[in-house]
Amino acid sequence: MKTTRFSKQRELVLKTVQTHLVHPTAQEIYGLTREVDPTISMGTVYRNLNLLAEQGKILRIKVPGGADRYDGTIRPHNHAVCTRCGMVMDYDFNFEALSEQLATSGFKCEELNMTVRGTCKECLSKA
Amino acid sequence: MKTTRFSKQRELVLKTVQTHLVHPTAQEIYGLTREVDPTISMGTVYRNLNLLAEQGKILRIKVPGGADRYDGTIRPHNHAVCTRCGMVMDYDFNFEALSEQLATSGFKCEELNMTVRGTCKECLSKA
DNA sequence: CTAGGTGCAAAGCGTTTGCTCGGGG
DNA sequence: CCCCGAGCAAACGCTTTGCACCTAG
Repeated sequence: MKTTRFSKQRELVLKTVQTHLVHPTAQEIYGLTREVDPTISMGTVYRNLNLLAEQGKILRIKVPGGADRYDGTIRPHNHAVCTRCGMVMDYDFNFEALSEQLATSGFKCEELNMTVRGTCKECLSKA
Repeated sequence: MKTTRFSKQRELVLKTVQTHLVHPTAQEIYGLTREVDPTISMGTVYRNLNLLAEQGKILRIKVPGGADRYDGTIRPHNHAVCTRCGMVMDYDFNFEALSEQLATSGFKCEELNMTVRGTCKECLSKA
């Protein structure tokens, strides 16, 4: 039986993800945690991000062709990434309709990774 | 001005993607092309896959947390990946509704990368 | 002739992992 | 006192890139 034991490093990683609402990458989280605990290592950050994501305490956003990002908001939702400034915006999407559509082909949906790429409001107004 | 010049290696890469309908990865394409031309290099395969995808002659499927796959079918469509056997299934999805939804937030959709992960018909029947 | 393409190998990037030591329970 | 977790660095998987040579036009 595998128990999960308390560690201040893990707490720090969790808190960092929950506090920074900009969908930080693992490297960014590493930098941020380092400001608090200058001895924490990359390996620890990655291990804890994986563990926390597995436990459902944080959300992993898989960005195609880029580093994964992490989100303290647990409620299932999707992301729109701006190709100019890299901003990540949350949005809701009804997973049900798609799931039913695929069920007719015999495919059982378990996880949806949808990332929309485009231009955000800010960048549109600048252009 | 940049012209695109003929090369037998590029033709081979294109043909390989168009012929193999299983959504091969770059590495698989490398292996397949090597059977025809044993001197072709990884670099050439990657360079040509990028070029062909840019020109819209093939489609790149970005698989979160895995190697990109390539598809000779140009018509926009999405993919369902089986977490057990890795099979990639095509499906259609109405991009319009989502695009309109995001437009209300001021976000301009340009590219949708949606990958559903789950279990395919085959694997479900085996389980 | 010359710009674009190739082969090769090294580097890049994000991430994982083996090892040994430290500390929670 | 046991074993999970941390720190460190090396390795990994996928992809890109610098360089010298080759070749289509």
